[in-house]
Amino acid sequence: MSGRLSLRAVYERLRAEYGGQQWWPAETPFEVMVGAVLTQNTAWTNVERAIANLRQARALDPEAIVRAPQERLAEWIRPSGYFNVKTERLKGLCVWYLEQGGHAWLQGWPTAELRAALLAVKGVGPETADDIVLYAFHRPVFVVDTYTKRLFERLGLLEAGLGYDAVQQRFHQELGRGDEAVPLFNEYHALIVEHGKNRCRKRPLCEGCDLQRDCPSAGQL
DNA sequence: AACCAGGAGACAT
DNA sequence: ATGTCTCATGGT
Repeated sequence: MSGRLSLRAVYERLRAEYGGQQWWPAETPFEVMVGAVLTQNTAWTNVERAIANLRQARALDPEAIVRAPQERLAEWIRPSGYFNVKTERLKGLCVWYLEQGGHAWLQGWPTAELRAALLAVKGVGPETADDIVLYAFHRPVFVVDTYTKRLFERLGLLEAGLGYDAVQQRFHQELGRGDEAVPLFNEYHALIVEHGKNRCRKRPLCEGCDLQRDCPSAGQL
């Protein structure tokens, strides 16, 4: 018999396939913020080069980024692509971050206000904001990316064309959104990305697993 | 050698 | 509200 998939069931399947992901790959909350901007529509391997450049230049720091000349900052982050755009975005985020007094002060903000303030920074859209809110501030928000929409549309769990907030609300409603959901949201998004990167190149998610019978598009998850 | 990557903003409709 | 362009490097 083919039962309808729940978001929990998909999570369990991903977890069994890929194991714990230990996200976000960064050493400090500020580094999470930098990575969140630099990885916009960009492979993470390229972001690693850019962050390594910043670290080597001792510029992985908000003050250093704000005072760095555009040209030098652009040179450091060049491997992550869109370097002219991202130079502006990174500076803007750092200016805001320093204006608010840094991580300790921001941690005192309610989640909704923190998210809204991040969204007001030019260059920070919903996914980047939620990356930061979840992985740098450990608040219960589910991060939606292109992998998320693609996977769950193919699973038949989301109708095509839904906006960011609609998809996010679906996950919040079905999984809960109290503080206890933070570890789940952390791991779930990381697993979706890991699966998205390996999609069908290693092993299809629905091959030889309990999603197979329920998957309307088996073989291309 | 085309195609894609852990998006977002500007702009037209 | 919704669609189309643009931004750019590095791996397959």
